[in-house]
Amino acid sequence: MTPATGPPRWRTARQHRGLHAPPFEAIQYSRISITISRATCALIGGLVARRTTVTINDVANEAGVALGTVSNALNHPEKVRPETLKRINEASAKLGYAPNQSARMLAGGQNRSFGLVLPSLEHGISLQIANGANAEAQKHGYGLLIANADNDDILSARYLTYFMGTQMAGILVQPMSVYGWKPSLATPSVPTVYLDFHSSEPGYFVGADNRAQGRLVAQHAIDAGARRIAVFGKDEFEKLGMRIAGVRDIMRTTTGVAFEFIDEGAWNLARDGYSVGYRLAKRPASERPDFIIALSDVLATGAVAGIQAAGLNVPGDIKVAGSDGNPLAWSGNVSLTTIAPPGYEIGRKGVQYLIAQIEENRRAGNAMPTENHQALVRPFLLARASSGEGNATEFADPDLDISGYL
Amino acid sequence: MTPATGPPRWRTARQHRGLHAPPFEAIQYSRISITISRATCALIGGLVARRTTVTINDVANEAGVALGTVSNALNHPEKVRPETLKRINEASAKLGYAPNQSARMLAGGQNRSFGLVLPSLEHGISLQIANGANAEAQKHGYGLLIANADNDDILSARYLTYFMGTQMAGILVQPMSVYGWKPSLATPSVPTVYLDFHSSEPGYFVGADNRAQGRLVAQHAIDAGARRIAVFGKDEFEKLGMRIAGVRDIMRTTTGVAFEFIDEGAWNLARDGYSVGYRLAKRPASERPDFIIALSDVLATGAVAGIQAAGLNVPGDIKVAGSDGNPLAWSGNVSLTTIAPPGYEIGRKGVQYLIAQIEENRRAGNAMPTENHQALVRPFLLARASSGEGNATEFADPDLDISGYL
DNA sequence: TTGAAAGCGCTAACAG
DNA sequence: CTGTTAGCGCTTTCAA
Repeated sequence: MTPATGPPRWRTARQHRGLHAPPFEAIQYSRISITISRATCALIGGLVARRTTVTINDVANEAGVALGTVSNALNHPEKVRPETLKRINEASAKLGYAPNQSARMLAGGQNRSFGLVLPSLEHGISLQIANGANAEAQKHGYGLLIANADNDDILSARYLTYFMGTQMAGILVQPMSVYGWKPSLATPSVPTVYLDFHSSEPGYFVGADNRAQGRLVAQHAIDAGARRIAVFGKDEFEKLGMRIAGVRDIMRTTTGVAFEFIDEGAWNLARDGYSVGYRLAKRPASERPDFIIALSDVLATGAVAGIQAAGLNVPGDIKVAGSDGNPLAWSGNVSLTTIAPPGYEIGRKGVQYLIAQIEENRRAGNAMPTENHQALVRPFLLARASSGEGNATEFADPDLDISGYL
Repeated sequence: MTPATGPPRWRTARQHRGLHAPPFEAIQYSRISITISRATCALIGGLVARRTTVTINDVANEAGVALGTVSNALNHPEKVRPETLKRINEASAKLGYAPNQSARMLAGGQNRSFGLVLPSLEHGISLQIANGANAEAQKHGYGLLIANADNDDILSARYLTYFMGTQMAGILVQPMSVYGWKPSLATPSVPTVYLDFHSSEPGYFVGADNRAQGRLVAQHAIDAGARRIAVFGKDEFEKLGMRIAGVRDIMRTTTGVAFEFIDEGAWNLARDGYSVGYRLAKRPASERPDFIIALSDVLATGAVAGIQAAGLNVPGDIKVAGSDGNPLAWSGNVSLTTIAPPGYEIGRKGVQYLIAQIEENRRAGNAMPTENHQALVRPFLLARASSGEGNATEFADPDLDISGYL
């Protein structure tokens, strides 16, 4: 990331002798390297095995073929006879050859990898994005390198620049905030897609459809027979605000159902959900909601505990639903109705957008995007015990295989 | 990852005209580029902004300085006058310059990034490693690029080769299995550390001290007053086996406490823990254990639910402890005594090993490791409600801030 | 297939 | 500071 300092890691013969060695010595060196590769040289050079750089030349010598043939074996194997290919493969395995990616890129190769810059690896959504992007990239034969910008705008920009500098085939970013999206990045030298982000500027953006999430949960509440619905969570957070808007969409087209909006409880502390749940449950039965929509799963989990602490039953007395499919919030003893986590789909869609741009560029030349492309990932409801679906076992999801998380 | 095919992404004037254009044209092009940079050229070239490559030369022209000065600004800013630096920074910001990392590396620069290859981003331990490594790398001014090999040995090897090919300053790998560790990688051309892995071969390895984890939990059980301790989990998994060995270490030095080992329950399914917990709780009081050590947290969570289902109280009738600090297993209604997750420390220690190797190489030349370095990360006990510590509230950890996971 | 050669963008060296 | 230059390891091209 940071500018290079100090001596280069790998010193070649030329470098050992200083840059401006007379041509004669250079020739002499290259003659030696024809018969004894530098790698071999190093192996017989002393007791301590020195780390050396194995080049395409070393492999060619070892396999007894021309440099260009090794290059072809690497890049156009169909142009090389199978037996030659075999010899080359053996030689590179023997020497432990790792093609210098820098040189390949510089010489005009294609980088078949995408870069993904995330603000954190501790947010559920970021992890989902990473996994979705990984799956989709792999499916199309691309690699994916992930950078964790650690909630730091400057670091994020540095990784972005770094990825551009490595000629990534494409870049995905989850901006920290609106401010994390620099318009300057709207003209990148590489196809770029912004994830978990909404914009009407030219470019490619993929976001969760928080409003649809709200609509889905509200419709589910009504379908579950709710007559008094309490919706809670702080309106000031954009995502939560959109979810509220979705709930209101449903409210407007529904009669005979009372809605109550409680603008409190932050969004991220289970205990806030707990106190709201407890308070609502302690109301007289006539004023008590029969369905609570928590605008985040963390709040919902707390609410379930609060309701139980107040002596009521979930879903018997009050049904509860979360809204954002946060698997880490499954800590109550009733499985939680919520929205399937959208991050995975966002990651997948992001890679699809990248590939679309790459193909478009191949067809029509490398052009900057002039239009806005905003994808919204369609949410799905996960109906579970807390809203009366399935069995309200006291041990949530006993069959859930979370081996992956061990 | 895959060999380059197809045309290069960025076509320069030379490439547009074919490789072997007469020198005259090449000179002509380079004359143009002195007055009008390629980037600028592109901006005025038409209605559609073409993606172009901004080079160090473009920046030098824009800033009105020499090429070498821009390079110095990048690599040895102390050698450049502040005002010149400012002009250069403005110019590169204006043009959106991203130094070609391939060229920098090829020309002998240092890569200040580490590569980390993980088998998954869904395992708690891998995430902890990623976060620990990231924190430590950042602290020392290094970047970290993470690759998810998706439980695929071949993919893992490809990422490893890729990282070596990009001249990473160092590489961290969490091998999938013993088989994921190729001895060939014991002679890498780049400092390498194996994480969550044990070996006595030459090289650098960092692992969790599963045996110490077992000792800690067993000692805690005894300190908590246990007289009959049941230990369960399948012995066939190496990690679990080491934890059992740790428990036996304590058993050997303890008198008056009965130990019972139940070799069943896999390791990753809460329902297995559930059935073992249920069965033990249904025993007559005289044969019932008063402390259950589950060899994984997933099992422990299930066991708590099973004990409760059998009508007993945790920790009142039976105390329970897990052994591997898996935050995703906190799904019971009693907070779980366990071991602090070791992954974070493993990641940190891995980066420290990398930096140690780099400094050693700087001092003594690049040598292969000839000795075995096996670090074991010291475990910590998290004593909580399930073993009688703290308050056995019915809502576990109400203060737990899991905002990060939203 | 071979051998030779140009050039990717940069760093580091050198003589002004 | 400038301007120039060699060379990093590779890909691609071309003529043999």
